[in-house]
Amino acid sequence: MAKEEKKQGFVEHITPRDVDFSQWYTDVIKMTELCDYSPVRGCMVMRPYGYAIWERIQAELDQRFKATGHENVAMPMLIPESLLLKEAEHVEGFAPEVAWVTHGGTEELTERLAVRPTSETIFCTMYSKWVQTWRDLPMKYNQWCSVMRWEKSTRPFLRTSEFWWQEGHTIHATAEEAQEETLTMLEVYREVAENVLALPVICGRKSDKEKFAGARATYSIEAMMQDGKALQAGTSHNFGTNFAEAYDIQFQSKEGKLEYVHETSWGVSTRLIGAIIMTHGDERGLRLPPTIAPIQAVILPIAAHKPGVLEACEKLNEELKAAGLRVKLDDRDTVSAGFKFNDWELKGVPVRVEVGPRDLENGVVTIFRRDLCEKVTLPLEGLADAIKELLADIHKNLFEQAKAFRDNRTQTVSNMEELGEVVQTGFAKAMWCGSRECEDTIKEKFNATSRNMPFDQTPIGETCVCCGKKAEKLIYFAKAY
RNA sequence: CGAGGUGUAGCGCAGUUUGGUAGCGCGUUUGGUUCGGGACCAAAAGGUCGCAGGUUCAAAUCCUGUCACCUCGACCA
Repeated sequence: MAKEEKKQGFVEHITPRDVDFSQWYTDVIKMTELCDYSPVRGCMVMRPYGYAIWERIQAELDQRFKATGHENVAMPMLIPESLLLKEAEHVEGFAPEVAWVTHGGTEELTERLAVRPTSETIFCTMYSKWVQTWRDLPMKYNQWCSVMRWEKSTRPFLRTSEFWWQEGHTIHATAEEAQEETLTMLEVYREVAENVLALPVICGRKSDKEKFAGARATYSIEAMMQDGKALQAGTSHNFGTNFAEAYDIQFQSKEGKLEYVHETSWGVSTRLIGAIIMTHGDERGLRLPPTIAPIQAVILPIAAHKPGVLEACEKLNEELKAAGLRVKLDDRDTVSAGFKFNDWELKGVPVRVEVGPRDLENGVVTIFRRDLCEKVTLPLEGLADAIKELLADIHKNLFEQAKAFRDNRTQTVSNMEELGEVVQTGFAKAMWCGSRECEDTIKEKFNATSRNMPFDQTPIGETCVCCGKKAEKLIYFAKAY
């Protein structure tokens, strides 16, 4: 008891998820040193460990963007007010959350400059200069940058005033091509979410109420967090000729006619890190999917002062690195082994390799896998391959756990009573008449919004869950971040 | 923007009700003993109490104002 009390003094505890999920999230964020609060309202600082995760995500996405024919560019962060105002719906959507630059040094500017909340307007402006003929199309550009939205309330990774993301912007000669691009990129997001981040997602189209300001159609991938709330993890928009008309992006077609381009945009952000935390995290902290874990395996010398232990660890470190694994040898002699166990479990390192005198005598190591918190003994011989297999299995297990959780908390509903019940803890799958009024009613009654209309539209009923009229679409409702 | 909360050492907090010139834990530094699940002992360094006014012989404490951050809502990736 006395010992327990004493522990409380220096051990920081994570609030259990079922006590206060929100507090659990905040605790994990702080203790893992992914990011820190900054002196600027609503803006976070990404610390090395958090940024390393982002770099891994960037690398995975970027190679897929390149593979699908996109090129990276860099646009200015400031947008003249007049440019922003050209597309009415877009302005209306973003105006409340734009930060403005009004002075250059001590001089007041003749025209205010918006700190970009997103870059459609600047891309459009440039595209209108760059496109002349059908031969110039398509143009498929992407940029990695940060954007700023003056959010009313912020949370690290999930919603910050400034956030890091990529925004792809493409223009095409035909509506068909633009639609294909929109769906191709949504599929890239799905594939990365599931195969890289181990996040099961629902792909579908947003309702008009929920779509992007200025888009003809918005598609999203939606993930479920451990509190049953939905997180929009990525979006892909088809603008049709909407922006092209506002920004005058025209080209001469093969037939010699002037036509407007068809445009898309798509983005994912550092919010994905929030999704990883809230999908996979547990009472001990993070559980990182192996593909994006900055450290895939940590080597821990046990009784490091005993002869041969440290040397064996160093040798193993080199071997595993040479095999292409991201490994770290934790040879700190300032903290105990027990401290290190907890430290790396908190940080979500998928695999821990314990190397102690007893292991070495037997030519084995003790392996701890973070996803199951289980220890197994493996031979030193051929360890690199064994770890690779283990990492693949950890990914699979994380994904399946998350999927089982989501599926358990997803239910079909046929009336408002059921819907109200289900959205308290998860996703409600329902038929919907397509009217804005019904979405508003559901929002007002249950604080739930439509997430998306999945591509698989196999009907589960004939009438709208809300008004009882003829249903048009199958759609998910949930409380959302 | 509404409701609540918090600003005191690097971090977490006590002290504020009842004014008397700042304390605890962790961490840090040094030395020693430990080392297979968050080690122990000893010594040491470290604070104009968010900021600005006011009241008072005296303010972390009372009053006024102000700024920032957090949480929960409403709106958004």
